[in-house]
Amino acid sequence: MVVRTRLAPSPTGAPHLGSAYAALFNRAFAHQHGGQFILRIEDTDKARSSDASESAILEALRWLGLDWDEGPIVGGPKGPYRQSERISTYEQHIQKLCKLEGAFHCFCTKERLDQIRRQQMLEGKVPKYDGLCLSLSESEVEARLEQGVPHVIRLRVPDEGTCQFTDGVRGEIEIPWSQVDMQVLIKSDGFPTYHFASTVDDHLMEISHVFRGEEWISSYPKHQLVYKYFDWKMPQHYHLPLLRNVDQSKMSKRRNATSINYYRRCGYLPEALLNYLATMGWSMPEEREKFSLEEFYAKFDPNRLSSRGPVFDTEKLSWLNGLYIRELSHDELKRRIYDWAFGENRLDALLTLVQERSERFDDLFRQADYILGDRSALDSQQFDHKSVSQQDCLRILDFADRRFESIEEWDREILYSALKTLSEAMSLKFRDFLFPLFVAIAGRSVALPLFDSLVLLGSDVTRVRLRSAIQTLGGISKKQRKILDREWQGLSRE
RNA sequence: GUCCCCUUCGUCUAGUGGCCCAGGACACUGGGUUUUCAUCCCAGCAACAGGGGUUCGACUCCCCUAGGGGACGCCA
Repeated sequence: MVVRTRLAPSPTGAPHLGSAYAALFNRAFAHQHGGQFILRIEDTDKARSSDASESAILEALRWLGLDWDEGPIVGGPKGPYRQSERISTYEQHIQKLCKLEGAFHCFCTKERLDQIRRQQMLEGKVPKYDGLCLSLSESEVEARLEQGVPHVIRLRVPDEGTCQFTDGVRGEIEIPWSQVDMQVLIKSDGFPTYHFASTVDDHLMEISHVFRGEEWISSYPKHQLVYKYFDWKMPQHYHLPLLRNVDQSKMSKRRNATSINYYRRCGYLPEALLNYLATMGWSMPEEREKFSLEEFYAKFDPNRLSSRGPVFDTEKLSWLNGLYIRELSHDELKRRIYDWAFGENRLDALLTLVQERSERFDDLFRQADYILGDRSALDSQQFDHKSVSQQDCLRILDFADRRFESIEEWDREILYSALKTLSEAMSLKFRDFLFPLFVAIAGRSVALPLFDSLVLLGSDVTRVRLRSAIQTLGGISKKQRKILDREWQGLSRE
């Protein structure tokens, strides 16, 4: 059998460490079996997907050296590899699935669905679709479709019995069908949901093995059902443990840097990051902790995968990274550091800023310290200001962070107008508004121009520094968060 | 709340019934090398969640409890 694996990221944000983690195992398994590793872009969420995010993901995977054998840019025989370009395929398949009685049209309104969900929650039941439209006759369905009544297409799910399957990592798993919702397969905009697009594509792209995160276990029954209705062979699934925050919760950017770009910007080497990731939930037979990608491909064995979610420990990652840095040849080190510090025209942009403010060459390092490296640690007194209270600083930092969340293109002018607008909405003098941001970003209130600095640092480092500054100011309690949420909503409306 | 998954040092892990009064690594502590620092070397600290079984024997198998996590969207 030809082994074909895939990574199926959705381009809805910064490239996530979890994607690199899954890519690593999928690619290792395919390559050690002489198969192919496919990259498929799951951009079926029109509202959240973006081209910028897609290219960021491709770039991040390239940086890590996790190239794909088939997918965007490189192409391949099973393309296109972007789901938004495969809509007609899903249309054909959903028609077939309806004929096979594996799916049905549903005309229920959002209001009705919200209401039954609330009711079910109240009764302590599993919130799920009640099957109302299942009783519609064929002619009724036809009539409503002709009238153009908005609708979705849902998966037909057995109401009793259990779904059984074998997870490559955990063994036998059973989930009662009563727990499984009649999942929407086709949304009212005609686009497929993940559950449908992904199963159809895995089949058509002849995927044989899937390594994906544990959070998918509970939707496995839905996927299995689609395969059964079509009478397709299902790939072997391995559910990887979830990377965790220090507090054991699923790794999230609220508490941790999850963007691959953050680690890149901080000066981690791709080979070290990958090596570290490979030791999360997996170990070499002889327990060696430092090994190359090639060695990993040679030794990888899914039987050694563990199911316990590992804490992503940057301290140990740094130790490993140090090992890699110290063994670089002098020339290689020179090249890597240059690329890291000044690659992609960073030096040009930086020199222009510094030149205007320079009297001697050594001014470069004094002024650019927080751009080239980490800013100094903060203490709360640095946020003392004659007209901005620390509470205001906290609000400004939090709101700026929220604003940055939705900025797609990390561009000087866009950032400027976003913050300018925000300061006006908060009725603050722009000058005062910028004060805490300077401290948070540069570690001091006087520094190189803020917006140029933000661009040079990138969104990930910027936001990590913002959040770290918020912690310095005592953090935000749950109660405060609620108040800020409300205020933020008010600001956004205006 | 319901279902599912997980549970060895603070953290990553080894361990697939006797090799384990549990081994390695990070972190931490102490010492050595080094003009400082770092590296490097040596030593130390520290864990089988709890309770029942099964067995001659349980970290390993079964059950229960507790704790942690995940899922429950026209997001993926």
